Amino acid sequence: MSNCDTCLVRNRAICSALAPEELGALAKLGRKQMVTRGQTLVWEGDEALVVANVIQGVLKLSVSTADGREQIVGVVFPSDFIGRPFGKESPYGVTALTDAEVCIFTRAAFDGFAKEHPDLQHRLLERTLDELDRARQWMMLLGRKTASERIATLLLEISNRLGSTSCSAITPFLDEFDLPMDRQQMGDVLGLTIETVSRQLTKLKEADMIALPDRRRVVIKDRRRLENIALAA
Amino acid sequence: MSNCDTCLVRNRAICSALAPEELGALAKLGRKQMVTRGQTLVWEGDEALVVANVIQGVLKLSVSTADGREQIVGVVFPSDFIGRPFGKESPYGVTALTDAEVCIFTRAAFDGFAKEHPDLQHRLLERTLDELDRARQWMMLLGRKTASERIATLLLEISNRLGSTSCSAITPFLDEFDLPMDRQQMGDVLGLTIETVSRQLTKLKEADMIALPDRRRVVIKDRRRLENIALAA
DNA sequence: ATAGGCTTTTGACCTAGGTCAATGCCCCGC
DNA sequence: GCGGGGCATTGACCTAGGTCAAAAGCCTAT
Repeated sequence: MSNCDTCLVRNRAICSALAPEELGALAKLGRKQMVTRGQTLVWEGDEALVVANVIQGVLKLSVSTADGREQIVGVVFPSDFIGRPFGKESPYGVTALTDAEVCIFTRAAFDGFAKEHPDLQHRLLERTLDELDRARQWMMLLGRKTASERIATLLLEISNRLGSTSCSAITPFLDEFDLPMDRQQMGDVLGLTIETVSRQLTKLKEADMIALPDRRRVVIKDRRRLENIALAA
Repeated sequence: MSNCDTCLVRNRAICSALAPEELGALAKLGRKQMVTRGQTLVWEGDEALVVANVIQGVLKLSVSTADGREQIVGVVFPSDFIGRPFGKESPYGVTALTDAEVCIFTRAAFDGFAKEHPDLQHRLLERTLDELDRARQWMMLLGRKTASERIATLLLEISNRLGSTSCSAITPFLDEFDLPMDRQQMGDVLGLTIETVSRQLTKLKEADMIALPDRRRVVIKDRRRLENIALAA
């Protein structure tokens, strides 16, 4: 892997825990890799041989039943960490939702390096705790929220995640953005069917809370009202 | 806190990462505490001032909406770790499902100690990664499984968790046990109503896969068949 | 033993969201 | 500009699970 200095996520990925010379050592172990939309990086149930940092793009973590039902159990944005360090097979698959760029390591090499660098492990722990909190919030959504509450929550979540990812550190969130997934995938994140997703989106559009200029684009026109729905109050 | 040597979870809690003298130092920071069923240790949304190890008993982590819907987002067994180290308010409440005993620390004291002990942090990281995997499996359940699949999964999960907790290291899981929760709480874990839980349990009983000698007790009579349902195959 | 207050079960009915089937829309290559 | 292959939307209908209400168990205290 070449130059961490110019890395887009240098200051936000777990690498930010490292001093320049340590960073150099880690860099030798990894390499940048392009991933195209739809490409799978890790298969569900396989031994997890790689871990990675996301530099650009969005990926999904997903689980399927034997009879083909799918649930997306995580959506990963730039600066997020991918993978299951320290042994274990991966209980979910990792697939690119958009074209993406990742900084990839073999698990063995990464594990070894992490053991020697407590600061890195500390950052990883904080990140994992945050992921866990997010997963639990999503459990509430999947267990107890209605379809419209789910859709509102997803739109706001994506707006926030894309916002805090974007270059300008000013934006706390975006009021206009492209969805990094299609309707089927929205359904798979929300535990809904594609038809229900579509119907709820048109409802929000008709209520003038959002606009949908094209398939992918979303404009949030009334964040306040959308938040009220999302909170399930 | 007095004597870690006689602690029931000495070898399974994160403390097992520590050498005897380190353990002594940690012990000085914490104390054992009894918690009675229904008692809340941490409130949802409060700053998380304590962390703890569970010694005996079972506790729930739960999230509620403004209008009173509740979702249980985690169930914690002996040797499990409770709390949100390193800042942040707790995004969920922690309440005892049964009478319990915990080994409790102020977050500040624990954080300080953890920073000095990479091995402890490593164990905590592994545990958090496991929790995250479990949470994601549960997201699949909440998003995509039917009521009977959910019930079957829960019964097997409790059987396994209680089994690996129990004294005899021989038992991989138990075929007979007391549920550490009532019907309402089962519903809150599974994203179902109390009536649906009850109906599905009687179905499993009528199909002779389980027996229910009294309110709390469960006997697994046909694990194979129950597993088939749980897998959603 | 008996009354009262629980949790749980059962029954009858309803509805949010799923299913199935068109239809529409957009993009791209010709 | 025209045709075809995907996605997305819309409509008509169905069902798993929710809701509401009533019984049935069960503990505990008297």
